Amino acid sequence: MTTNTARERLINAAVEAFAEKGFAATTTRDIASRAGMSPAAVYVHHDSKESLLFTVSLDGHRSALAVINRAAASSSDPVDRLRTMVYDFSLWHADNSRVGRIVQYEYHALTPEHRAEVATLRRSIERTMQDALADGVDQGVLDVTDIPGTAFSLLSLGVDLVRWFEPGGSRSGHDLATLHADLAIRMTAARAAPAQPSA
Amino acid sequence: MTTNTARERLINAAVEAFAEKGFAATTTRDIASRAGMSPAAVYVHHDSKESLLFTVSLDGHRSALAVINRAAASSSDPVDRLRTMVYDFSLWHADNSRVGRIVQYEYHALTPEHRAEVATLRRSIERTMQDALADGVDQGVLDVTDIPGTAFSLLSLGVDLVRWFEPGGSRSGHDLATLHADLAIRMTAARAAPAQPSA
DNA sequence: GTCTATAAATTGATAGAC
DNA sequence: GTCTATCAATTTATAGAC
Repeated sequence: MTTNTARERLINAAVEAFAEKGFAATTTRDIASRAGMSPAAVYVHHDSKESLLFTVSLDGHRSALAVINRAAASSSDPVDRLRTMVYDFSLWHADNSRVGRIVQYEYHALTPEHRAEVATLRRSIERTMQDALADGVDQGVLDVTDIPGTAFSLLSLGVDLVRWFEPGGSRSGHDLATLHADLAIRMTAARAAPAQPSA
Repeated sequence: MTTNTARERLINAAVEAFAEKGFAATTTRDIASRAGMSPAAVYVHHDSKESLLFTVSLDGHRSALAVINRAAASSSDPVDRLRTMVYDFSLWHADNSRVGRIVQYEYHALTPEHRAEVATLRRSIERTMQDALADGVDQGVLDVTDIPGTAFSLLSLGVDLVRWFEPGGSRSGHDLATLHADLAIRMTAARAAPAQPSA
């Protein structure tokens, strides 16, 4: 049984509303109504509309970071590792498209302090992807000239899913994540023989 | 000399404000103030805040569609053509990142009628990219299994630029567009010899 | 912890003078 | 075509009863 406290019901309602209409267009009345409560009840459990956004955004960032960190540790082979990282990151955005939309599109609606806090998590995600590419280049199995740019591009595939992905649509998250992982390998794999004993 | 009518000044002010704060968080007072006019002056030149958004969004969609259509007609070689399409589409998003942000992120803020009107332009962009991939596959120089998914992924590279790109930043639009075009070729090019006389 | 009621500020849009 | 002034509705958030 999920406990489902009033606080959690409000967070779930906020996720729905923010993802559907955006933070600025969402009213606290709307959130309260979706949670089956009066407008005043929101403020018993949360300080403000923005603090509700911060709760959702911070948790979402942590979740995405955990997924990509776990994938980065899943294999010692750089190609397998990269495939898993891109697959898992894209799948996370498909499986969590509403939270993902809030994470990616409502970043600017956070207070400067809260924005700075999630910014460190964002940089950590980017660094994890860059490190994975750099390691593959060092081992001679990946061919990537522009590591920061390519890392960003690989992440973009997953991030951009939240702009249009709807659960129950014509394409599954698994299909899209598999496609992205395949494209990622084609984008980065070394062409020639990966392990040649001598020059 | 740019004519710069009051109507145009208001549109430029709206582009700045919508891109910076989002449509819902932008007030008509903010737009008027950026254009150096009183709040009431907005309604002499535009029907509503939403009609201002529609003007910006429709023009932006038309511009992006024109760019990719022109690129699609630039060469008869599928590889050159694809390179140009991805380069131009990404460069457009870098060079027009504020309008691009409004095009991509404020779609849901349009009225249903206005949304339907720009939706046809969006579909046209996607179809142009899909057709280019299909033609390359037919000619045996591109190897693409999932044409709709790959087309979307190629467009995502450009679209996702508007989420973070700032003019004057550390990377130029040309650099990013070149990177995206290179990645696009690696994602789609046939591996083996493209023109073999016999099996 | 929930509610009703409401404060205090801000919003999109309009009226009417010049 | 621009302004000042303002309307009417809506907003976030709070007060106080239960």
